[in-house]
Amino acid sequence: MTVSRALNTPQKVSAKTTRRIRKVMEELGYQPSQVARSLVKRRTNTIGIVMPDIKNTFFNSWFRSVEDSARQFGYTTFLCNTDENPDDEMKSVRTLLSHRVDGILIVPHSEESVRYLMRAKANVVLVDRVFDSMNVDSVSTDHYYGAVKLTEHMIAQGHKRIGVLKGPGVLFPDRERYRGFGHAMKENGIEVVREHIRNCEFKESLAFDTVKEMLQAGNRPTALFSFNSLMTIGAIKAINVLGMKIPADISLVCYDAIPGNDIFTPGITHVIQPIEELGTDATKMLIRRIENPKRKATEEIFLKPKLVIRESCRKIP
Amino acid sequence: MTVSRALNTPQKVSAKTTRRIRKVMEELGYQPSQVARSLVKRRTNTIGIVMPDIKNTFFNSWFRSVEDSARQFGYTTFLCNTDENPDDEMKSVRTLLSHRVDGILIVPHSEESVRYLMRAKANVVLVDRVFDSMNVDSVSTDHYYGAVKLTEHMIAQGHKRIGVLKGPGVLFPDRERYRGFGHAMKENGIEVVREHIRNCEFKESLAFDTVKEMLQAGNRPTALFSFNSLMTIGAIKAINVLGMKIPADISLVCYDAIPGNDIFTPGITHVIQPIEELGTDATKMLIRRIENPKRKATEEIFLKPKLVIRESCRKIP
DNA sequence: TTGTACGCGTTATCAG
DNA sequence: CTGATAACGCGTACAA
Repeated sequence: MTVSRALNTPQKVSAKTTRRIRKVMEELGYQPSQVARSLVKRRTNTIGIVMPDIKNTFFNSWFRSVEDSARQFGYTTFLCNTDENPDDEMKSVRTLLSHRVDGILIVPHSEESVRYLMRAKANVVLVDRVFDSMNVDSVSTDHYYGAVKLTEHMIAQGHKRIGVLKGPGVLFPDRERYRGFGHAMKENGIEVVREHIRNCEFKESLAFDTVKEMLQAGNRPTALFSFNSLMTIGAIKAINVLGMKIPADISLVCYDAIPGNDIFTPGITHVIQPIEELGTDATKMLIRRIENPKRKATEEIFLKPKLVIRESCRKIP
Repeated sequence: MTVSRALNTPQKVSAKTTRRIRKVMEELGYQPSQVARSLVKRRTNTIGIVMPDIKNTFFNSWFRSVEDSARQFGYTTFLCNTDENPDDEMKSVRTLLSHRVDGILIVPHSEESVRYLMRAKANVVLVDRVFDSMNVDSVSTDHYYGAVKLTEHMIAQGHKRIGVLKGPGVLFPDRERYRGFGHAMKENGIEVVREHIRNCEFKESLAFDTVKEMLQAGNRPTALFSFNSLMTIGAIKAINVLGMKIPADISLVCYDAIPGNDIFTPGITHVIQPIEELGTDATKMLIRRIENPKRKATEEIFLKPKLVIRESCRKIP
């Protein structure tokens, strides 16, 4: 019909007709079907977001900035939570692809789903995590740098026995942070105590148990470095349970802000990532890719995190 | 083709053919197009979620439970943030409808968008907020009850001068909570001091200013009742700035848990809503409606919130 | 400036 | 059990 033109290229339709059409549209409550339009245009104006958990402060802030900028460009977002579960991640990717999203923003856990996406020639941008030897667009932050900064701060405050609450070492951020920690320690000639390096799987409960045990053992650390906010919460609970005080009895620093960060006392010294940018950059990157699918060259963006010094890491004489 | 049958009704196709088809599917990386399927079936297997802000602890928990159960039923979710902005809300609703979502779960701010949805004969479930005299399915919690409980607790602790941080009184939960507060006060023969009832628009910054001022004035309240977590944070910050202590100098209770609720000291006495249920019930309700569109009767579910007593409201001699 | 025919990738409906 | 044909609601190309 002429209707289609009136909506998409109004300049090619007489003003009178356009008005008439608009009016009837109102009366009928007519809205063009994106699904029919998608079928012929081979574009759905949707993007899929695949991430671990929207309840996590870090990810919900990130998603928010993605949604905002996506909407600006006329895209609506599908959201899928994976809980770091490879199966769920794979399923989400499949579903999204079957819905013919124009592109996918993924905070991946498994290489498999990413490879699948690439084979499917989907438009993809990896976020927060990258895999070596894969040719994909990605946006992440410099975890190595952040960890170095945090470690250097603890060292500058006089800490030598530092406990680390890390993950299993399979994901990029985890590995990079640990590498950063190790580097800073080595640079300062401080030996790392094996028993003070603990894999808590990024889980609150494990961090709780671990910290409780570590702080009751002999030769206990004077400071703790937690790799994410969930483990930080576990650590804080353990410290509370033991009746210890931060930073008088034990110092604590961590990667990312904890929930309620701005009202919690003492203020926790931490590294903060530029979450907004992580969202807008990733979205723009994806949309550029969508609008330019044949481009071969890929881009990797690394944003710098920032050290926020507060009161949770005391100076040791 | 036979392909369609092989996927949808395998029993009507010979096992051999099905196997052959599956094999070729693998090789080609073929996935049926949901958009083409949607066009003919008039079902997209998607639902739209419209809510204020995914960064809000309450809403992201809620959304998570929605997404989980929706996925169980084979639905993928579109997520739209409105920031309580009627225009954005309207736009989101329009977009969602143009994408032909099978139904919409909305935490509405404006009646207009809801009316629009009803005129469009969309499948809708209202969440957290209801409008009088509208015939729609809805799930919310008993805000009146929660506020009564909280107020009664303060009164039982001996408080008479109670400051209230409320919203402008346009939304259902806001009005109900205030009504509950008023009821409990009246029942106990306590007079409400006008200057202690403040509209902070549910905003942290306004609550901060308000509390700072209120606590410096004469005849100041001995306890504060905040209507949501954002205002609670503002209140806590103000209390900190004034160098006061909770609950020694001022008692504080609030609706909903604050972020970091489980590590914040002192523990804040609050009312908690059954968020998971709010999500699963709403989703089930919507899906039932989708699968049974001609049903006329609507249902309104009201879930009971729970009072969680902690240490933030002290006993007055 | 407006109308017509065709195709997008499925499913539904008949035939075979 | 399998194949052919017509929709679904829109955009595109071309004709009027």
